[in-house]
Amino acid sequence: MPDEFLLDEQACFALYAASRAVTDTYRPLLGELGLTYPQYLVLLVLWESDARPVKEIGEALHLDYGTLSPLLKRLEANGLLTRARLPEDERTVVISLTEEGRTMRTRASAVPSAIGCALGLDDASRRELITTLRRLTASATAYSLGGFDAQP
Amino acid sequence: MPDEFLLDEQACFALYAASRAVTDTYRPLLGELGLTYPQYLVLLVLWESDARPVKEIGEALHLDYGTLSPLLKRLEANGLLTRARLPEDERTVVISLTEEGRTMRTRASAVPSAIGCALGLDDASRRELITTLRRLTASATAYSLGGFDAQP
DNA sequence: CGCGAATACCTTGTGCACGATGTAATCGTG
DNA sequence: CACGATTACATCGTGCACAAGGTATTCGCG
Repeated sequence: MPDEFLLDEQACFALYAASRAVTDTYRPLLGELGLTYPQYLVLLVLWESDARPVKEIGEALHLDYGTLSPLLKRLEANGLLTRARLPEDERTVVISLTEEGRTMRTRASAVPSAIGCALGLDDASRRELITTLRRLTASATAYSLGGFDAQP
Repeated sequence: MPDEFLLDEQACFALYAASRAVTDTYRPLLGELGLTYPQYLVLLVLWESDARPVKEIGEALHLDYGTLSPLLKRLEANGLLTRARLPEDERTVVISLTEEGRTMRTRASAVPSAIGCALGLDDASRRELITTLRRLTASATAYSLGGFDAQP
């Protein structure tokens, strides 16, 4: 049987390398807009539906407050969004796009197709890859939460 | 046509999320050994072939000196490897495993199978995923290097 | 109503990841 | 052999990513 420690046999490393390679592809495109990839992801979430609490953004992106809080602060400092406490629940901070945040969507309109072109995936294999990766994410997440001996 | 900005349609986000989910799965396993995932990757490279220059490790993992230098320094501080200048070329730093670094391979022997189990991929789909991700990495890398107007 | 638990968020500390810059050693070429 | 270019590596600054710990607000239940 093959050596289980061989780097080339590991899907995890291929995943790790691919993820960074894709982010590298985004970097120059987003850099012109003054964005990083995680910041762009937050905007994607808000472009889909604006004025959402931090919690929802975190759930959509699988990111915790420790990552989001400073990231949202930087986006606020750059004038793309605002933060406001909900009057009916002062614990909740609602994130809303500014006008500049909304127009950024137009400025970024060329990004998805440019990336799609760079990755060279046709529509079918893209969907298949997404399916495989979702299954893998779910499987890994369940395992991380449950450990060796899961309990309800 | 579907909105190109939809998060759910983006292979890149699925990739980004999956990569972090997998790293999360490694964390508790490697944590018991006092390792992080990138540190584990460096050990994988050295277990395959010991006493290699920093440059080669970087090429194997697609990591630059800015990432590797401090990472290797931490592994050295933890007693897993040593750094030594090559006498015939004083620019080159050769990384060699210590005895502790070699025995770590035995201590980590359960890791690959545990991860394999957690991801729930059979051998065939694992290989197929690796192939897809390699193609994607190559495509993204070529695009990043070449940009819109590549020149030799 | 009172009060302990839960919720939503923030902050701090550590460790990647990458760009930019710096330095010493080596190479290549005239 | 001299000297500019290249190579191998280190350092610094910024921005994630996550764990751990903290605060203020709200909820639930007796």
